[in-house]
Parts: sequence; C-alpha cells; structure tokens
Amino acid sequence: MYNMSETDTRSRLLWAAKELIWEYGVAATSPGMLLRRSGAGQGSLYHFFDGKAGWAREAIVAVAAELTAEADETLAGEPAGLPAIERYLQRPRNALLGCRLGRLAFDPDVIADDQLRAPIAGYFAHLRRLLAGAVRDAVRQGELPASTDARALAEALCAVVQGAYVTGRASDDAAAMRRATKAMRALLHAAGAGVGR
Amino acid sequence: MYNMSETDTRSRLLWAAKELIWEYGVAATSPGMLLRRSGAGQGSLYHFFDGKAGWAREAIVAVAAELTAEADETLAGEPAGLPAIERYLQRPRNALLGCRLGRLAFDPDVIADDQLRAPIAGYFAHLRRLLAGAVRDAVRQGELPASTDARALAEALCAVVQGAYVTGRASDDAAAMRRATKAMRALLHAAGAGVGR
DNA sequence: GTCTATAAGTGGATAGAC
DNA sequence: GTCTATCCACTTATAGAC
Repeated sequence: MYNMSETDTRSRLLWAAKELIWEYGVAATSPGMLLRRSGAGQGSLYHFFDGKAGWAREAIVAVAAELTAEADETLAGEPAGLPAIERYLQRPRNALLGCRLGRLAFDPDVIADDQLRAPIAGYFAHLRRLLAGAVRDAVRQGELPASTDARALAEALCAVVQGAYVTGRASDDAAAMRRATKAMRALLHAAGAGVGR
Repeated sequence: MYNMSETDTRSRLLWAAKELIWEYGVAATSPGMLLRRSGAGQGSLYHFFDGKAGWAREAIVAVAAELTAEADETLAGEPAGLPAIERYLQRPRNALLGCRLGRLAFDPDVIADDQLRAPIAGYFAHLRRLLAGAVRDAVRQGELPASTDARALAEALCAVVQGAYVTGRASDDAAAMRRATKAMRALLHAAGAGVGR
C-alpha cells in the first residue's frame, strides 16, 4: 500500500505545473505561482522534485504523453487516409490558449535545456509520422495524387495548425484556426479531384 | 542641428532591444541585458525610454514596419497571383531563429499588454490582406479554382510559415520550413491543375 | 512529508551627482 | 545626457525544525 497523501500532494503539484506551463510557458512560471495554485508548501516542492527543471520536465513529459495519445486516437482510427487527415484538421481547438507543447517552442528555458525540448520534439516527430502515414493511405486510396511528398505534406499539415495558434493568439482571433484548416481541407480536395484522369 | 550623440545612444539601445527580443522574447529580456549589449549606461536607458514597456513597444513597432515593408516588396511585385504566393512561400527563412513577430505571440509580457500585441496583430492583418489579394489575382488568372475562399487560404498560407517556425524550432530542424512550404506549393499547383475543365 | 526561515542573485526602476 | 548608488520585490534554492 503506497502513501496516499504523498501521491496527492505530488499529483497536485504536477497538475498545477501542467496548467501554469500551458498558460505562461516554463520561463514565466515561478515556484511561488506553483505553490499558490497547488496549495502545497515549499518543503513539499523541493522534496518531490529536483528544482525547476525537474517539475518542468515532468510536466512536459506528461503533456507529451497526453497529446500523443490524442493524436493516436484521431489518426489511427477508421476510416484511414483523407478522412483521418480531416479528423486531425477538424479537432476542436482553442487558438487563443495555444498548443500545450507548440507554445513552448520559443520559451527561453526550453530553448536553453534540451531535457525540456526533447519530449516536445518527440511528440512532433510522432505526429508527423502519423500524418505521413495517413497521407500515404490517401494516395493509395486515390484521394491524393501519386506524386505527393508524404513527409513534406505531413510537415505542412502539422505547421498549419501550429501556425494558426500563432496568428490566432497574435490577432486575438479564435476563428483563425477554423479558417486555416478549412482552406487546407479545400486544397486537399481540389488536389485530389484531379487524380485518376 | 540635432544632437548626434543622443541619436547614437538611443539608436544603439533600440537596435539592442530589437536583437534581444528576437532572441529571447520580451519577458526574458532584462534591462541589464539591454545595457550590456548596447554599451549604454542605466541613466541613458531611463532617459530615452519610459520603462520596459517603452523600449519593448518601440522595438516591436520598428520590427513590424520592417516586416511590413518586406511583405509589400514580395507580394506587391510582378508577376501577381500564384507567382507572388510562391515568392512569399520561398523567401529565405531561418526556422530556428523564428519569426521576429510570430515568436512573440505567446510571450507573457506581450499577452498581458495590448500596447505590445497591437503592432504584431497589425502586421499579420496586413500580411493576410496582401496574401488574400494575391489569391484573388490567382483565381482571376485561372491559377486557382473559382470556389477558393481567399481569406481562408491567406490565413493558411500565413499559418504554414508560422507553424514551420514552431515545429522547426521544437525539433531543432531548419529544414522543416522548406518541407512545409514545398508541400504547400505542390498543393496549390495540384488544386490549380483542375481549373477550366 | 511538511513547515518556516533564510539567503544570494536578479529584475525593474528611482535618486541625485556630474 | 550619462553616471553610480540605491531600492524593493521576486526568483530559485537551501537549512533545519517538527
């Protein structure tokens, strides 16, 4: 039987770290903010984690696991190919909150510490692999031209979502995400319309 | 005749602010860093600028003007339409450095101060207008389908570039930009191939 | 495990001499 | 205009009692 109270305080700290990093990034999240939001005391923080890099890394790793599971769910399901790509583009997203991992790409603390950047890189690598697979399925099913560069298109699909987070937040316009992904779907359909002729 | 030494010190401070904000964002750039890089003294900083929000805003406004001029040059030139869009996508960019304005979208200081966010929003609004104009030209010239939603496609074109900065930096992979924009060009050509039949 | 006390360093800004 | 001295708040972390 494990110690329940330990698990609780540690979990609360990690939950608060995930929330705060989403809202403010790593560099702008301070130990004080973490203690206030979690309700834990300073002693607990340094008991459970090895400094700021410690809890930041654990939070990022946990979020990466969550987003990876979501991506698997969306893209590995049926039907495969173009419908899977459409499911990815049409996922509900709040452009103003930002991608929980993508918004960290230019965080000074993340740039300076490869231990923090690596889980983020891993998530995007996985996402691009899934998207490239969906593109190849689409080509196989005649939904996209045979000349399609799957790796490049996967990068563009990933980028258009991440970019809409950026322009949406910069312009304080949550509709940017819907517009950008709608245009992407239209392009894919128009490109696919010419196949087989 | 204006005071040359004043102009010099002020210019050096502003130049340093633009550089540092590009490298670290606003929140992570401190007065101390600014003084070290510019070589100016503390007194000069507070003589010429009204606190951090002051020099940060001036730097952002200046960068927005520079990027706006670049966009005008690229997109307003000849030939118009799809070639203009291609020129935009193929501009030389360093994905690892990031967009000088887009990288600020999730900066805590920028999010918290509309005076800092407004020039960034203005730049992106201008860029989207230019891109939407190029898309309409392309439709008129038969390079894209008549059904094309110019505003949405402009958003997607803007987003794919901004997103490639994000995934490129996160994955420490400067080639992400070339891949994403290449896929976008291929999609545009494939979509345009079906026009007029 | 959790608490309070503490400390060295930095961030952002002001004061006042020159 | 530019300088140095100074200030308060906060960040990150450690010490040591309970």
